[in-house]
Amino acid sequence: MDEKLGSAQGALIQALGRQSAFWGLGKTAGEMYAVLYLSDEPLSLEEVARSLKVTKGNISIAIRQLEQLGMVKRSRKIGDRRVFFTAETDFWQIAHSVLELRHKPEFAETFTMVNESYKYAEQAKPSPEKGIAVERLQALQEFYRLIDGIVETTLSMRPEQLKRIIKMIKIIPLKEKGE
Amino acid sequence: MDEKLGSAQGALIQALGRQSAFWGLGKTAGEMYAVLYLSDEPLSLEEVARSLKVTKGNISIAIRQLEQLGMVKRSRKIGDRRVFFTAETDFWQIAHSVLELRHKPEFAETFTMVNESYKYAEQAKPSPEKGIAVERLQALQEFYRLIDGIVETTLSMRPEQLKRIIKMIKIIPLKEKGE
DNA sequence: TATTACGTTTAGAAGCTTCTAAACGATGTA
DNA sequence: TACATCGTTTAGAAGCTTCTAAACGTAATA
Repeated sequence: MDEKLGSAQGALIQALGRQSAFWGLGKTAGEMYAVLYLSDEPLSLEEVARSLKVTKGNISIAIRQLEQLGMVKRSRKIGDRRVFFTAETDFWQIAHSVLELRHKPEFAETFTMVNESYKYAEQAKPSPEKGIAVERLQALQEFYRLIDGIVETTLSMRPEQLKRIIKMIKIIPLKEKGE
Repeated sequence: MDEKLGSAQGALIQALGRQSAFWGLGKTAGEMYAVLYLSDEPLSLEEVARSLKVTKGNISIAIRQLEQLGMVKRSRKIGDRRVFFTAETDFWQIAHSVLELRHKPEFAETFTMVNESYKYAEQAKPSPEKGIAVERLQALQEFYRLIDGIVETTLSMRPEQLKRIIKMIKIIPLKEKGE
């Protein structure tokens, strides 16, 4: 491989490995994606393993995560028993499925528990503590709904539409700061 | 403490501990915040430690994180050597500082490395591989800029303004799906 | 000054995650 | 059927994170 391309690959492996770990996907998953993302042709499991200097077993497990998130596609060549992998390049779609499959269930679970907490608080016998608890749990629920609204709305748009909206918002003076 | 309030607290501790871990803050930090969030008065370090059945040292370290993120305020009472803690209840402000202090530096670092990767790829000698690499690294850079724009714009608004925008977007038919 | 009551730091234990090496299973080929 | 070549699974090693217990530093009080 071209030396400069090798450096480019190295830098991207570092970059995406880091991001991937940050988002809770594990470093290897991001590194694998980086390798596939820069390849002009599908790579076999062993090729990926060799690029990253890790074992096949390691790749086998990590790649499943990536497939489940729609970040990697599996393909085959006729007359070849090996399995080949390709990076999904549509980041918007990836964002969709990551939020849908990883973040949404986590949020839903938490939201359920907050609701439960709220129900308990309501049943407590009157006291200043109860007052504070009920009030704050309501505020928390509302915040969750706001976040959910933002994410849902954002994902309902295509990137081009979003860019337009962002431009619009930047232009609008937003005078009403002291609401 | 009222039994129901105890249950409410337990549920919230679970909920926020979970979320906190999910966002990379560590379980204890979220649990501490939950305890403070439901309290109608500032709590001492030892009271928090007792509520969660962990050691003081543990709390001492975790609370520093929360302070740095602006999620908890420290206060004192005259004639009392103890330090008391209060939960910041403005989630919007918390979102701001968490994104600013935790996510932004991480993104900036990654973005720098992606740029570096791009520069290397440009310097490679012409080949199909190079073509793919340059093209894709550009796409990745653009995606990063989009995400950054979304976050910056979102944070530049007050929650009320955001809600209005979200409502607007939901009403607009967005016919142009096949762009 | 000695004592007490607090928060902080630190060394090490416990637990969890992630990796490797090797066995295993399955599938295509002679 | 026997063999070779893959991907997958698994038991255990290594490394990292997070917790505890205890020592330590500090500031107020007598």
